[in-house]
Amino acid sequence: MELNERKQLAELLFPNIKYNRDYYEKMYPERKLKDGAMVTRYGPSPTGSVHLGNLFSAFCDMVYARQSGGVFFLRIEDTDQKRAVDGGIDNITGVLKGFSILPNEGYSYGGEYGPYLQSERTEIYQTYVKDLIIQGYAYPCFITEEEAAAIRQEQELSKVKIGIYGSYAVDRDLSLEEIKQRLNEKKDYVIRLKSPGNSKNEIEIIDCIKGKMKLPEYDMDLILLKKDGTPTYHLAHVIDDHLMHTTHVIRGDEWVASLPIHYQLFDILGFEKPKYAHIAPITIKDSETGTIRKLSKRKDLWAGAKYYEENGIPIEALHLYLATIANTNFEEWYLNNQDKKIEDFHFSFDKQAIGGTSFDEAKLVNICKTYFSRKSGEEVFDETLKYALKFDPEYSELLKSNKEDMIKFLNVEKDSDRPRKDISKYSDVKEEFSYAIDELFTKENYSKYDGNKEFSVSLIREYVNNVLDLSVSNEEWFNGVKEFAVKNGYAASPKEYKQNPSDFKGHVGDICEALRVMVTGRTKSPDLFSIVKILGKTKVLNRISMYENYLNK
RNA sequence: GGUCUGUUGGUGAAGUGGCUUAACACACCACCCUCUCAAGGUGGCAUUCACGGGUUCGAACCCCGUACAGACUACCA
Repeated sequence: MELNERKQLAELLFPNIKYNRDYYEKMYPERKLKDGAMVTRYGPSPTGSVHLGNLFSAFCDMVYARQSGGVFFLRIEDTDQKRAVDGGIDNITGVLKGFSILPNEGYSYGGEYGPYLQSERTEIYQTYVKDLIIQGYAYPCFITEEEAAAIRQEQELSKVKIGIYGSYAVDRDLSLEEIKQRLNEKKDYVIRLKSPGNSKNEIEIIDCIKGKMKLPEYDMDLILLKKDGTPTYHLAHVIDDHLMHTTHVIRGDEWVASLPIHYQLFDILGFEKPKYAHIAPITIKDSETGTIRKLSKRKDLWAGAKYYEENGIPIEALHLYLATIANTNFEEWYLNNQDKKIEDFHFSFDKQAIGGTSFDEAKLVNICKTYFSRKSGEEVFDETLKYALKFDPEYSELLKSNKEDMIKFLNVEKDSDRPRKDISKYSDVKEEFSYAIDELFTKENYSKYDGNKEFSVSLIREYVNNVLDLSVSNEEWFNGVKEFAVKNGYAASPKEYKQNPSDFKGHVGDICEALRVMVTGRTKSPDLFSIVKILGKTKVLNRISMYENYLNK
């Protein structure tokens, strides 16, 4: 087809496209950013579901843009209406906000390079495709979906590469007359790329994370525009990331196989290519099959973004975990720089895992525990209250009315250089500090006691009434317990007891254990004297009576 | 089937030709500290880096083959 025929064809196919590509090139000028600033983007499809992998990818986008003084924008890739789910887009923006993964431009954030909804950019894509038709790089193809499926089947049988290319691309060289005729018959058509590639050629690709790769050149007549005039992902990606001046395309590595397509598209359209960074998926070893697979929202509790919110996993702790899997040297850095923040760490692509990153639940839990151990009682209280207001309103009321004491409980053993690590999520607080709030402490708590000893109520009552002094130091307190123990025929230390067990009724630890069980309902607790001090004598005596009732029930 | 990519202890992994008798963290076990637990301390936990061959004075690191695993191979993204 001659140039003037191609021009006719372009007008025939796109009568409503008024502008040419220069119009858009001028509309979206180069960004004015400092050298080395990265422009990244997160491009979810509007299904609305967000899982850990999405969060991870968006987290990487944010972190690289932020540390380079660049831009991280949000673009909704909704070119396929079949994937749209009601409220899906709002859910995505909501989840991102909820997890403090904040774009500084894009859908719902505004910016100069919009619209950031691909469904609103159809004219832009068509403008470029129209130009491609004029240049002879694209053509209308009338092969129906059924016909394509048949071709595919035939190719499978004859073990030949699957797709529309070479002799299978029957509409490639249709004359203008033939096309007009089919158009008059109102036949459906798609716009395909007239691929100039040859799969025998190799192209070298340098991925920021995976390094050098050699892939065969793309030689298929890819669909650019679907029959509804809407672009495929490939076309939309290339045009958008060019116009929006993305410098680094960070995306899941399921896309590496499409890289030759994208390279070819960039070349044909005369665009400068961005750099690519393909991140490995977060995987997990399937407990049933033993194989490694991507996280699945249906099978893995931890996969869905909701899980973290509902269970009260702190956002910052999740960020720490994502940073840990993003850069393999982050964990050690953080351990040695405990006073620093994630923002202080320099992320780099070559410290990013090439293969799959396995999800390590135990590690996440540990990171969370460390996070909590470094927070003050006040901070833990505030955050827990915020969580409870949303997921446990009843508990939130109790927290509010017990604020002062609760903070004291949360602060027990905080001032030491080895703070406790017994909470890994906000929802743990209620259970872990079950003894802290009087309204929640009933004699039922004793049924959770995991030992089988029965303690002497009168002995402990005597101790509390006659010996316990809340004004002394921890050391003096313990000495007092020892004295009381000895006076009542108990050994002053477990060691002493072990040497001659028959000489004693037990040892000082047994007295403590009895008091601990009566006061907290369990055999394990943070520092006992601290707890007793916060409760005060009256409440302690109350609990002793409660225990007595429990025994006599 | 084809094309790419990966494979290091119980787990996440460091490691890119000699400082590796394989880091670090988590988990686990033992002991210590100790009124319980948590925390902390000390030690243990891969004689070996999927397997086979090659290059090299020297290989977990480079090359080839095999096995296994993953991704892609849509008018989905």
